[in-house]
Amino acid sequence: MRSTPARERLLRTASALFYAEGLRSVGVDRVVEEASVTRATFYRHFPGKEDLVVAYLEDVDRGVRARVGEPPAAPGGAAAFLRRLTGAVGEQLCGPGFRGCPFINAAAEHPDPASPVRRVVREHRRWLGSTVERALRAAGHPDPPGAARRWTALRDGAMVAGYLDDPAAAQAVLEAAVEDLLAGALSR
Amino acid sequence: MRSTPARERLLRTASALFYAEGLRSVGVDRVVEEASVTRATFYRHFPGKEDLVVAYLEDVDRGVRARVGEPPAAPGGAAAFLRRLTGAVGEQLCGPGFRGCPFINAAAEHPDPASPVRRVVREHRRWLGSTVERALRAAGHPDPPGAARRWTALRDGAMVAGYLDDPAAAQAVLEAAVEDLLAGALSR
DNA sequence: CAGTAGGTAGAACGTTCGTTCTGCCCGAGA
DNA sequence: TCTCGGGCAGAACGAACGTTCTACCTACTG
Repeated sequence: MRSTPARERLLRTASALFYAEGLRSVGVDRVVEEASVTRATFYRHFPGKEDLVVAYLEDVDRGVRARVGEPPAAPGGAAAFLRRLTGAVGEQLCGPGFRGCPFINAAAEHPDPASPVRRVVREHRRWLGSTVERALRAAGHPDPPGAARRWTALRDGAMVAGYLDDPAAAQAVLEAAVEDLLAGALSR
Repeated sequence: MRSTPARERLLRTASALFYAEGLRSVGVDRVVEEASVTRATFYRHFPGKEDLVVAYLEDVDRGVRARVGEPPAAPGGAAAFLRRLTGAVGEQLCGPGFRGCPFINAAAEHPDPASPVRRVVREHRRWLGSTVERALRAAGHPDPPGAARRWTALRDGAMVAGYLDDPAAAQAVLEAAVEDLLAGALSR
């Protein structure tokens, strides 16, 4: 009952619509119609619209975690891991249809920190931050927690600038700034 | 006809609601009721809801521009200007009811770059970026455009982290990172 | 004194929202 | 063979959305 063609179609089209147009802008009717599924089928798989939103974010979260993986323990490998991660973010900015970070955008529409949506956002950000921190520690950086926060700030800033300003410039700035950040791992 | 008590009340309550709860979440009825104004009065002052949203953002933009002012021409003054600006952002993060950058949040709900809302967002960001760039140039930084983009990335990242993560930590990271950025103005 | 702009009060418009319901069809497992 | 869950079709719900309307009152101002 977990996964079925109709549910998969629902989640895929909802993901595309939610990301491209916003959470509140996209109605159930719209999703149902574009997924070629009836309302009854939708409510058979999801208790309500919010659960679809949560499923969308969890799906993105799952995808990112799978793509990023675990940071290696070797110092050189950990540094390469961070460069690869940063490079992937930079490329994402320049991709077609980029509209910023799904989690940041979702949070903008959900003020209540206790809402299920914000919970997913929080968990995703916590995972990302701790992963980067672990990588920085493995790379031998003198201040892993501080540098991880700095990396996150640069990443979030790049996500925003990639959406609202110039993607290519945001990519260049991100990579240069992270390179400076990683220089701290060698010195000292 | 430009400014009147009712219009002022409308704009003030709308601003508070829009920022705290999001643009699409807040309906006209809600604004009208909490401003103690009738719907007829609202539509006498604003052609539609979107115009109220634009007025809200333009009001924030006006306030920020007035508070920030113009960067001084003297190198020392320009550096102090940037420190003061960064400090103000950092304090904003820790203020009660902080819910991120109004412009970033507004853009999350408005995908169409041609929309009036996105126009205001674009103009605000352009002004902020060019102001910081001018200050960096006055401060004698070797790469004003690049450093301005870096500052903006850090500022946006701090805005996001101040909303979604730890405000105090975001403030500390922002100020430390900007201090490093300004160190480039002295060297070389 | 008349005209006009801003305000209040309240009903009403058509749409869209998220959600629920009644039926009917089909294919796979007991 | 039967049953039962997944899917389809379509109507319907109440609520909220943004918007428009009529009617009357008040305070300037030319």
